[in-house]
Amino acid sequence: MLINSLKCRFLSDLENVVLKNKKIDKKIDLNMDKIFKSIRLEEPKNKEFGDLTTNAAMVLSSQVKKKPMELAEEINKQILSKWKFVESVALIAPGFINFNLKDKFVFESLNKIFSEDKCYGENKSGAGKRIQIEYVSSNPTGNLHIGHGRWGVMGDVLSNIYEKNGFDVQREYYVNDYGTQAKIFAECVKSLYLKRFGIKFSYPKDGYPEKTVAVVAEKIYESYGDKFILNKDEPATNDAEMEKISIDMMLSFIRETLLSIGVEFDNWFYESSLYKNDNFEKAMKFLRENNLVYEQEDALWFKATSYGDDKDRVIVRGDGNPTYFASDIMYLMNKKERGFDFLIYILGADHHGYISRLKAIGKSIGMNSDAVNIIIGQLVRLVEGKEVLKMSRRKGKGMTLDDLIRHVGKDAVRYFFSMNSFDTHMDFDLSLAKKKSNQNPVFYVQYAHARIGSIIRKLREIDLENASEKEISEIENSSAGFCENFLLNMKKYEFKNNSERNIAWVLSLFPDIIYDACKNNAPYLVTQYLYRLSGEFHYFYNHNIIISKNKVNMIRLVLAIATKKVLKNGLDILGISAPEKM
RNA sequence: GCGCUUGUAGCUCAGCUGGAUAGAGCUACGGACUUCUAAUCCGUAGGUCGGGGGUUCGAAUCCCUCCAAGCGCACCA
Repeated sequence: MLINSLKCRFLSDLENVVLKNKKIDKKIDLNMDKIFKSIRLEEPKNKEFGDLTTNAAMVLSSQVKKKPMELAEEINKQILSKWKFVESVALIAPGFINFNLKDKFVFESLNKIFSEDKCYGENKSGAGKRIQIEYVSSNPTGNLHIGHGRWGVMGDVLSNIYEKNGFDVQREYYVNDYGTQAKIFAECVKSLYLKRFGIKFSYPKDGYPEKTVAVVAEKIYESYGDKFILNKDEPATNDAEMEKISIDMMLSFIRETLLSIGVEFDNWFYESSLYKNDNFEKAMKFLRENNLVYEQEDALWFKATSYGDDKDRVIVRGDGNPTYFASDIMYLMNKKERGFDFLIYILGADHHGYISRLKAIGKSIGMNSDAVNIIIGQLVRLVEGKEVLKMSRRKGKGMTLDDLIRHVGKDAVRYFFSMNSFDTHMDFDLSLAKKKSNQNPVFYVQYAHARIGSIIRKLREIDLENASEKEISEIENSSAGFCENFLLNMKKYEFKNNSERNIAWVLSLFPDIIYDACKNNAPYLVTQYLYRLSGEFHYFYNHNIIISKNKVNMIRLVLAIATKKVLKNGLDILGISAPEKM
């Protein structure tokens, strides 16, 4: 990591300077944590200010009782001027410290792209930590709609990012196959299934859209024939078996849809498994023994308010049936038993009421307060022109995720859903959906990758005067020999202009991006970065000739290949293909 | 009524753990292919950062208030 490690170094150096000041004036009372938190070392918004900038002098001035500019001088003198890789420093009123890094330093950072190759960008900050990310978890009573696609993609990409940061990640889908909704769904299937045999059985009034159910019923008929018919004269089936098969069938459709955009899970956790054997009784016993529940009006209540929730919650109804909240409790207890260091739930904004109750459960069963992390993603709104379309699964309205994938393809779907932060209320314009396939910035990024592929192909076609095919292959494949000699050959590879240096600079930031994306649960940072890198490359490509006649400009070729590698690594994280040709 | 999220260019969005002249893309207009892919590049235009107050060296960013949008407030799942 470039910026993040420089920042660490800067802060530790800074501590010495500050402490020195403290020795001079003992009255100074410093809150170092607070200071360090608000000190930034980052790229300035405006590139003209240099490679990096820090607000340290301004942050410190009020604490140390010195003028910012004086502090800036001091910081420059005691820290930056001692850093050998700093090229120049500028102190700007009211106290900005801007500095540039030496070309050599920037160039050296490229070495990692080749030596680490497919691992470039990774770090070990999460080593030894097991986390679980749960996402989508859509009820298996209907097709996924567009919104689910967002969580599928975001969850998948976020999982990839955590893995790149060294975490051991489990991806989990929670299947609500227990309770009323599953039963209603099964009833619907049953009705249509029986109809297939000419047996009348009324379709539930508040049932699911027939269009969806019919597909499931038909598939069951195809696969099992009359297996579930108990008696042809009466509308009877083996209900329990039927329910299980119906849910599984629907789930297999969901799985297929997700698979078609590369979203896979390590574990499909069935809600019904929570009620197997005497799990439920054990859980209730645990709650009673720990004084977490009380009885009132025949129902069993969980003392959620004692742990930060707005109200207490019923977990066992008056009729003796458990509520959904009982499942939530048992599910979290189960997750705890599985021994994760922390959990992430990705939930749609329509579930934001869950935050306090899930945290309350976590607290009540003795989990660390930061072990249960809930990411709330704002909903996708489907619009057509100015009209807002309602996406209601219960009514079978709106565009399904399958439709969308068919329209724009896997890559565009993944790019589109990973380009915004969780907090963005996305408007998805249906009439733009098709256009998106041409306008989607995913092609901009992929095109950069393909262009470089084309350069390499070109090199193989011509007789090069100043490089052998073997040499080209060595660079492309990051051979051990090339990597060893990379830094020795530096003189050969001096930056000749800004665009060469800029692209090297952006390339060197990739590991920082992976780290920041993880720290902030912000997959879109990777997407944004790839767009930036592609833009930088397209500019570079248009302004620098890499191959002229029979000669290849080696530094430029190295930069191009390095770009290709980083684009590939980044696109892999997003789960988007990196084409050699377009 | 209470709560969560959001409001930035015509459109879709960055920037929000305070920093310098608020940035991209799309759209519009004007340029660049005898030279590695023009799915590209360059340029122009476009803004009272929802309104109003406050905090300070400094506010799109933090606080208060109002307005608007989405979502949620079950012995539903």
